[in-house]
Amino acid sequence: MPYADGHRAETKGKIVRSARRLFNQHGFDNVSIAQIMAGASLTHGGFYSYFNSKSDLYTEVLGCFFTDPNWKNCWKGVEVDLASADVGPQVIRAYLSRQHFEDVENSCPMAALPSYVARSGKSTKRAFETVFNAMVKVLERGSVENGAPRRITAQATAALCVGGMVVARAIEDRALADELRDSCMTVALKLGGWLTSSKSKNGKSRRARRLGAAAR
Amino acid sequence: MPYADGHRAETKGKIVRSARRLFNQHGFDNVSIAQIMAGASLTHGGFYSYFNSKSDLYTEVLGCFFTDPNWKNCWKGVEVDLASADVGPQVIRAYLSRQHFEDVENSCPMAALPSYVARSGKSTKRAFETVFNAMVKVLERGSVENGAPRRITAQATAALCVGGMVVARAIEDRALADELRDSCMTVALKLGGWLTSSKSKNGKSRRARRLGAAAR
DNA sequence: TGTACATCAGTGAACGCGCGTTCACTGATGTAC
DNA sequence: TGTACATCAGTGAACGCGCGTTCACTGATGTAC
Repeated sequence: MPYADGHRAETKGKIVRSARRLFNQHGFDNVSIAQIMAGASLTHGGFYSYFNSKSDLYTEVLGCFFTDPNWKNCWKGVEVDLASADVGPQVIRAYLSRQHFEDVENSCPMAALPSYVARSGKSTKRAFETVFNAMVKVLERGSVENGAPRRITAQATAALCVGGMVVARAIEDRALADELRDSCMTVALKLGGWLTSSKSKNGKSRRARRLGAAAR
Repeated sequence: MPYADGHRAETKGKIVRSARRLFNQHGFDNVSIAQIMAGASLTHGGFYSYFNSKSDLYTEVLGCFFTDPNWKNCWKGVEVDLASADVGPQVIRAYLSRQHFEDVENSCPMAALPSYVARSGKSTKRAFETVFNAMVKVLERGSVENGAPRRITAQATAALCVGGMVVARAIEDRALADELRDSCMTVALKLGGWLTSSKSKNGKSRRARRLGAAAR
């Protein structure tokens, strides 16, 4: 048996991670298999011994994001403790953070390529669904029933986070994008019952202070 | 002067509309200029006398969606009266409607290609921004101040509508997609103060009845 | 009304390019002796 | 410990294809007379 046991799996992981980075940054069609393989320090010829096709690879990219312990410290400087009772607000803050906004390379794939998935096959959509359901479940935990069943609110909150990030990234005006992320964050936190008062001691909202700081 | 005055503009409009249909259905990279021109009953050679490049065309597609009186009766069977005081809830219901979900061809471009725009140039992003701002403005009008400034709520509501539709289309399970659209609709209406009680006379929520009907 | 003509909207062949995919091969690896 | 070897991970040339873009041309159109 040439090559150690874990060798193949390790190489496959390298390819998937390279693909994730490149797809997130440039989209599905603008990344070639040669580029992906080069990102894993390989040449393009070996690709088809690991995957059946380029689209199959993207399905694995989605699946891997959920399986990996990536959620935790995915975006530099943003910590999420999945065991904490506070996961809900932590995830919302992390998802709509400036770090996630800027770090497209390590972006959540739901925010990076949703329109590609909409035009893809069953298995890719199912992988997307799994990631989305995981996010809904996390948001549901610890949320307060707030007029509507918690599952309903959690679903909408997840859509709000994804939508907020997608739209913020598609906008030219940076200040408006920041404002939008902040609006979504405020509303998302409120929906789960995690933000009862938006005023701080000095009478200015956290939002107003943050925007003031952003405007220099 | 050969050809009547409006001729050129009319042909350009045909190309843009054909492009809108095709881009919405298949994405930017999977549609060729030849296909777009064929959709306007033309051949590919004439394209560059109307547009500088393929990506320039998409910018015009975005701009045209906003300028056109398309909003009004964009999705069959869904009516939106922009003059009405009730625009807010009307737009939310239309945007998250089953018709909009299914009619990808005539979809709002924000829901169809947001991730492409995120990787595009300034002018495309600015066109996207204009469409988004228009939606926010409509949602702000007639909304009730609900704990947060109306502009903040309207921005989040718009992101929720776009995100809800984007995610619903990227999910494989049709029933889950329907549930998600409904969750987003309920929450969006509530955010603007357009849904105070979710219970109807018989004690079942509109939502529960609709889901029951959908499940046959 | 009819005809000759200048304009320019639209045509289609051609270009160069990069991609997804295939496949015969190479050479690094762990094993058997 | 050292060597011969079978395996298979990875290579890179080659393929066919479709695309974005260019450009010399055609022919439909409205106008001038």
